[in-house]
Amino acid sequence: MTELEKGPTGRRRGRGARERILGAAQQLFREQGINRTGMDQLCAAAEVSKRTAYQHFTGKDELVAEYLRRFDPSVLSGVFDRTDLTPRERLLAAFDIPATTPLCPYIGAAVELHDPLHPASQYARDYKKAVAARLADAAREAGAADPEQLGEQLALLLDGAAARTRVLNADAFPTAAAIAAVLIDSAIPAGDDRRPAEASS
Amino acid sequence: MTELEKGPTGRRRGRGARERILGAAQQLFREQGINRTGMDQLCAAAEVSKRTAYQHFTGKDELVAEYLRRFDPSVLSGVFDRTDLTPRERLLAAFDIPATTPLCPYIGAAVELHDPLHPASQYARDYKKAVAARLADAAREAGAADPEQLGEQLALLLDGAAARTRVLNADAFPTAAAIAAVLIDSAIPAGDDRRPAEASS
DNA sequence: CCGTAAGCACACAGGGCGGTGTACATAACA
DNA sequence: TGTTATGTACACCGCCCTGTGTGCTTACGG
Repeated sequence: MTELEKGPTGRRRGRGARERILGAAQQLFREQGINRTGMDQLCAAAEVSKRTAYQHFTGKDELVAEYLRRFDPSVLSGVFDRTDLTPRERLLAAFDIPATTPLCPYIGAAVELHDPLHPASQYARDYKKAVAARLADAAREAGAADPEQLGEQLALLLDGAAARTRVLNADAFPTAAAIAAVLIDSAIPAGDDRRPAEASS
Repeated sequence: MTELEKGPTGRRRGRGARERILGAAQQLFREQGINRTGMDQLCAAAEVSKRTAYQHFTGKDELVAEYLRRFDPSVLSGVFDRTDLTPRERLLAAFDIPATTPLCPYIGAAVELHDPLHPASQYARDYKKAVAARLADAAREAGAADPEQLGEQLALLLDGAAARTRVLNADAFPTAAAIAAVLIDSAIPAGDDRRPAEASS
């Protein structure tokens, strides 16, 4: 019980230096990038002494990895769990999130770190594959002829939209959504888009 | 006439420290990324003293900008100038280049520099728009209903393939090409794909 | 033969980086 | 009361980075 969740107190501040560090990381990494954000600045933003930060994380690498790991659920959930949509609508809904979600940091991380062996790069790959798999699941539900292929294609569209948005500084997701619509229509036998209720019963 | 192209001599080496510097930049930036490539290393690779490098380029930023600017023609030409292909084939040929071409550095540059005002970021945007425009031209030639839209869509596919290839460490261009085929077929009135010879005469 | 332009070798400044060492403060718990 | 876990403040290290200053070498051109 040497962990920080030991007692009700919280020692000094509102409890959880980790949380503040990760919060600051999330903000700064996204605003400035990973490489351009120093630990000094990060700790200042988190109102945490550098000494403390290095007691919670063995190094910046671990922090980056954890930062990416935490991002996982925020994007996936809320899109694939909407049972009120038909599978087809759910596939398309994946292209509506970017406005709310800042922008997939995995591409940036992979580019910035530039080391495929970095744990964060591993997380990035896992995440990408997870998204593709989820899309493939939805595609299967929607009755696609080749769900894996459609999932991979839609995942590529998401990445393309993210990258293009970043480079051009203009939202490219509508374009991606338009492509997605074409792909879905051409991959799913006509009219085979059942409501979840009808499908499950 | 204080420039280096002043005379036939070449002073010391095979003439053109600039060329060697840019050559080394092209190689190193691509292999290691921009931020991870120091001027010391770059100058060593170019067999140029650091002092000389800073006499040719006011700073690393200018070097990066020039590096991106030079990249322009190498990708565009050779794909869009192949008059032996039908417009449709030309559109698809754009997805075959990645094997020969290392990988679009503009996305990486935009991410690494992380400053939309950086001249290199400007070049990146210009390049992306140029590619989309060229694709739109080819799409128009191919008889697409909405060439601009198709060009933008195909450009997004290229970016998506580049980004995904980078993150997953696996070639994503075949997937992009498959999508492109679907898009093209759905955007071009059936069978309207004339040989250039027939079209021009 | 000398001037001059291009380039080199080397050292160094200044700064940010990741990371650490030391000494001190707080507050729960015994 | 004192111990211990947690965290702070601050200085510090070594490293690498971009960028310069200084003096020396090379080789063409007159």
